[in-house]
Amino acid sequence: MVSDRGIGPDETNPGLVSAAIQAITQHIRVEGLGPGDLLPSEADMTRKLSVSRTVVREAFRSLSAMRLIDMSAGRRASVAKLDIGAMSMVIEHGVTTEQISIQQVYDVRRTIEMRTVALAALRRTDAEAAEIQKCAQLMRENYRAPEIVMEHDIAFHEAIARASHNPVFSLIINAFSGVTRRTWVIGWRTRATEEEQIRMIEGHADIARAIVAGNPQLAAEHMAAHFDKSVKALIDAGIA
Amino acid sequence: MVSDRGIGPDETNPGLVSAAIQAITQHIRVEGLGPGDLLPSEADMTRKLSVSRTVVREAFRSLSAMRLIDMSAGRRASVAKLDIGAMSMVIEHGVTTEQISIQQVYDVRRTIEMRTVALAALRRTDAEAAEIQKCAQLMRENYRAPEIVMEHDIAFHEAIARASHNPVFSLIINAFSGVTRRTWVIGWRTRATEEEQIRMIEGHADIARAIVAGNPQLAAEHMAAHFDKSVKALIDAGIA
DNA sequence: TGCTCAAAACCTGTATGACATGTTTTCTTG
DNA sequence: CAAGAAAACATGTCATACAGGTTTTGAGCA
Repeated sequence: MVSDRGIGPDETNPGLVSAAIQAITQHIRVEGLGPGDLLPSEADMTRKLSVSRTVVREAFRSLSAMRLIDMSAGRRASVAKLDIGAMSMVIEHGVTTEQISIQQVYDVRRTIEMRTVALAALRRTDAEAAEIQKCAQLMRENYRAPEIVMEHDIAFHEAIARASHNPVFSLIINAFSGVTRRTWVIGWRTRATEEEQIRMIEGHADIARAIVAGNPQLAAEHMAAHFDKSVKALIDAGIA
Repeated sequence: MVSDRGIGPDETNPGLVSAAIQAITQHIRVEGLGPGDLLPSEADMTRKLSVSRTVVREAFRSLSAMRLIDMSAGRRASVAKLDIGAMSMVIEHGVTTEQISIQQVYDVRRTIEMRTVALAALRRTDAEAAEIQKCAQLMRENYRAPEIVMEHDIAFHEAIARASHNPVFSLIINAFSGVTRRTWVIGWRTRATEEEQIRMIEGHADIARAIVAGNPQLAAEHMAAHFDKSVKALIDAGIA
């Protein structure tokens, strides 16, 4: 279903540009570069690969689009810090081209967040716990302004992922944020009564409390309940 | 930790190229294009955006590098089918630049695969069940050739993800395959005795049987046991 | 009319040169 | 030795050219 061709991530895809991309990523690997370290200039690469600057530029630009490297005028490109970059674009592409359904995204989120919330309960620092609680609190305080609630909702889940202390979870959850931002309001609207909306916000507070209390089991249960309700809301709204 | 800037996936990142990328993705969205549908030619885009072909080309090329579009000489670019594309590059970048540890990858895989295996047990078609069993069988038959065992191992997990019938899971699991390919042999080597290696292969057979039997609970248990052993092997090998 | 096939039109892949503008290094000067 | 100007270097964008692949057109023929 995915990746029917038997090719790896940086396979030899005919074309000089692909070769240049591979050469750059290999340079990073071989030289053991880390975030912030400088890459060769376009001119250097042009000479090393014996191709035109056009080709080298397209390679650099592609890596920049994926946020694997940082580029800015006048200075050489550098290795980038981990960033959702390409990941969120892949997800959004899948959703907008109807190759991925919203429900499928929610299933993945549920799976992952059941874990991040448990890890967060075990590993969170006090500062992280405070931040998570603050997000829940801000949702409560702004419950009449859906857009603001949404942003704090998203921030809430991202903060939990961060508190799991596993950047891969953060990466994935953050990659979903764009999609969430486009569908969140649908779920909100199906919660017809104000009471129901408040209950949804309190669900977040429950999660936050469990994390603060360092109770992974309870946190996971509240998270599961939260997702079950969210998915139900989407189904009620007729989202496939 | 991830995405410290408050920017979305296709944010207004100064530069004409970013604008062009946004214009193209927006075109896909607005026109409701699906996989295979043709995009405007570079010349069209050049006129529409009033920028040079250089800029438009770098935009197309960037999307192509992320595998959101397909390009080939002579024909216009088209919307691509879902592909790990960029996703695996992000993961590999994170690992090679030491922003992600192997253990963190395994934790994510464990989390996700506990779910995919349960879904597979519930949703697999007979053909999918057969394929999964075949992978396990091929591991057994080739147990003296580590590289071959590895490829069938990876194919095994990918087949399970496919059988979950959620392309997002497939996407993520496939994105990890590259990293797995680079570390698998380490885990294998720590399984000193032949008996231990056979036990590892039999673990896969157990998982396959549970899927065939349509028992999600049992399948998840076997998968958990498998990952626990794998992680232990990596730790014994001194992988951070 | 309908079919074949070659020419034309269109498209992407790559190269080259030019210039604006931003950044770093160097060197002069006080 | 410090400050600032100049030079060197880097990327950002544009224009043009041509090779080679793909689609469309259309002429000629059955």
